[in-house]
Amino acid sequence: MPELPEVETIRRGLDKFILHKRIKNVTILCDKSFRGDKKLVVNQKIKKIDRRGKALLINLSNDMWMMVHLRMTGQMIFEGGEKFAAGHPDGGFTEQMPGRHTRVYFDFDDGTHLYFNDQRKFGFIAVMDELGLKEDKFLSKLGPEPWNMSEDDFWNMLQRHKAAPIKAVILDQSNIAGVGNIYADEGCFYARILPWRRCDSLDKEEADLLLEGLCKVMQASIDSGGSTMKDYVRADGTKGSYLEKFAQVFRREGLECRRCGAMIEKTRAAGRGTHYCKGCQK
DNA sequence: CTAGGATCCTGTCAGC
DNA sequence: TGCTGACAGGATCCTA
Repeated sequence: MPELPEVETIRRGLDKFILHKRIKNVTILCDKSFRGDKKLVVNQKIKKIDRRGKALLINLSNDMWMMVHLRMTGQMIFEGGEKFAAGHPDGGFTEQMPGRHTRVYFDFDDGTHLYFNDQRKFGFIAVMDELGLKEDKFLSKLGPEPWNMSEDDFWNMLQRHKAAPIKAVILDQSNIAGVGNIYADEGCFYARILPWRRCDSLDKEEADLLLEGLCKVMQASIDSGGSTMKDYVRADGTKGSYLEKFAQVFRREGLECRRCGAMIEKTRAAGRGTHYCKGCQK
């Protein structure tokens, strides 16, 4: 679930809570969740935290990097006086850490901790140097951040995928970075287009609106703390607000469309569960 | 080059 | 209650 806004929420949280802390120890509870040599991480300070698309990039004082990808079910949880947790929304947020789904955790020298939880083990943390980061298969193919794309860039990108369904194209990270299933559906709703339409069936106006929609829904989500962010202070399970407050179609099947009153439906498109309004998406 | 399907893994939920 | 199959918000690898 973690898409661009959720990962950006984590980035901001970590910026607040772990910047400049020194890693005292790394515990790997699941081998496949941690790639590379943990010795390169131990005793290093957190120098900088960046993000590209859905990837979190943590720079260490020895100039190594940890790339974190949460995939479907990853979460990052910081504990130490205050608590910060974001990512996949399941009960793991409130469990005692390390929990059932904790795969890797870091102890900092001030006694605080950072946990990487991941129910399905699709996510990972990878240690690499600057060159490795540059040549990383995922990162090097990654498309632009949505807000760095001009309307013409987006239009030209669509032209390269004539017959493909629009949703499949915006979900492909090499075309545009950070869009996942939630924001793909929300963006299509914003632009009033059905997600399975062929790229070459969109006119320029619809394409412009789609790019605008993707940027707007993701920005709104970042501004509200991501769709799944929990609380900063206590582990009371307070829910993030994006889905409840802003989602127009995602997980609203059977409910009324807030724009036209028709019933939101769910189907399958581009191999994914897809939510749309039959009334106002054409 | 693009497009579609299987796959990694665990958990949950609907239906019988 | 227990079993089974479908499905879950991602990305990759393989085939056509």
